[in-house]
Amino acid sequence: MTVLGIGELARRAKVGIETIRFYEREGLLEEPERKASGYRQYGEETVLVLQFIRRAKELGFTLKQIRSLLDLRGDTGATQADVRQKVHEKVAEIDAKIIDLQRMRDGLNSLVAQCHGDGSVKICPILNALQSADRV
Amino acid sequence: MTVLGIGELARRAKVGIETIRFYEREGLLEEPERKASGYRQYGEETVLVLQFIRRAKELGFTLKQIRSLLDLRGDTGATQADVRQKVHEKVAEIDAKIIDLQRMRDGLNSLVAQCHGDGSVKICPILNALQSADRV
DNA sequence: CTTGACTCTGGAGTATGGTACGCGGTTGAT
DNA sequence: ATCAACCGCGTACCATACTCCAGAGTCAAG
Repeated sequence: MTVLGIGELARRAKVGIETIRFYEREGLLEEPERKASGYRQYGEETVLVLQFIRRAKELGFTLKQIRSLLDLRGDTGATQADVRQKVHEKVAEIDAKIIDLQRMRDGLNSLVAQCHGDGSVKICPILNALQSADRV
Repeated sequence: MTVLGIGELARRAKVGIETIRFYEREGLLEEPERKASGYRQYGEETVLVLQFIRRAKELGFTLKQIRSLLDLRGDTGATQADVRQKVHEKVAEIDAKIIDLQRMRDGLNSLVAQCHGDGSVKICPILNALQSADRV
């Protein structure tokens, strides 16, 4: 199994070295093995973790939320039902986001449709897009 | 047409008063009419704009991106093709997010599926979820 | 016409998520 | 052995997106 230094890890995951140390402090990455010199040594799977974090951030999850997603991996012992429950909550949250994004996309598309030559767009479908029931 | 004071607007849109003034400074809300006293007067449609902003933020858009989404409303004069082009870019961006969220949801669901009694989860589908081609 | 809630402006402060810096030790290729 | 590239630690600083004053004026009900 290849080991990676922090610099190599950063290059592969396309994040800064400082970011990796920051995530470690924040508990998103577990503390890695160290060489005698104190240098951090990572396994390749850490690249996946970092890419996951990067994507999840782009999807509007906070680092705290991402940590709780990552924690689901480790919940091996905890009652099955418990993990299932947590996963269900996350899935519901994600589904809500998907629905909102679809609405937003549809709103944008109607904007173009309505907008073919008749001048100003009075009823704005973008705004109507995300109105729905007031969950949150 | 009802007019709203800033406090009433804030209550209806479920944001803080300061946030409204902040959005005005940042160009997400246009400057409203004022009474002689200087008090801001909003129309009810502003509630929709604020709700839109709130949702869009939850979906991972920055205020800058949200402003550019909102600006699409006003692009009445600009060449049709121009607006279409911008909308297409946004739609593509949104579709990418939807796909990532779906992958993430699927990853979570496989986690539960794999996890029915066999102890630790070796191959973690959550992490595999967002790997895909390296756009961005 | 007073009282309490509301609003104004300007500026400072906070939380989140990093990013940069400087100093000193480590590694590895020549 | 040595020299560039790398790493560790601590601290400071940055951008984004708010949030909270202070001090003064406004509004509306009684």
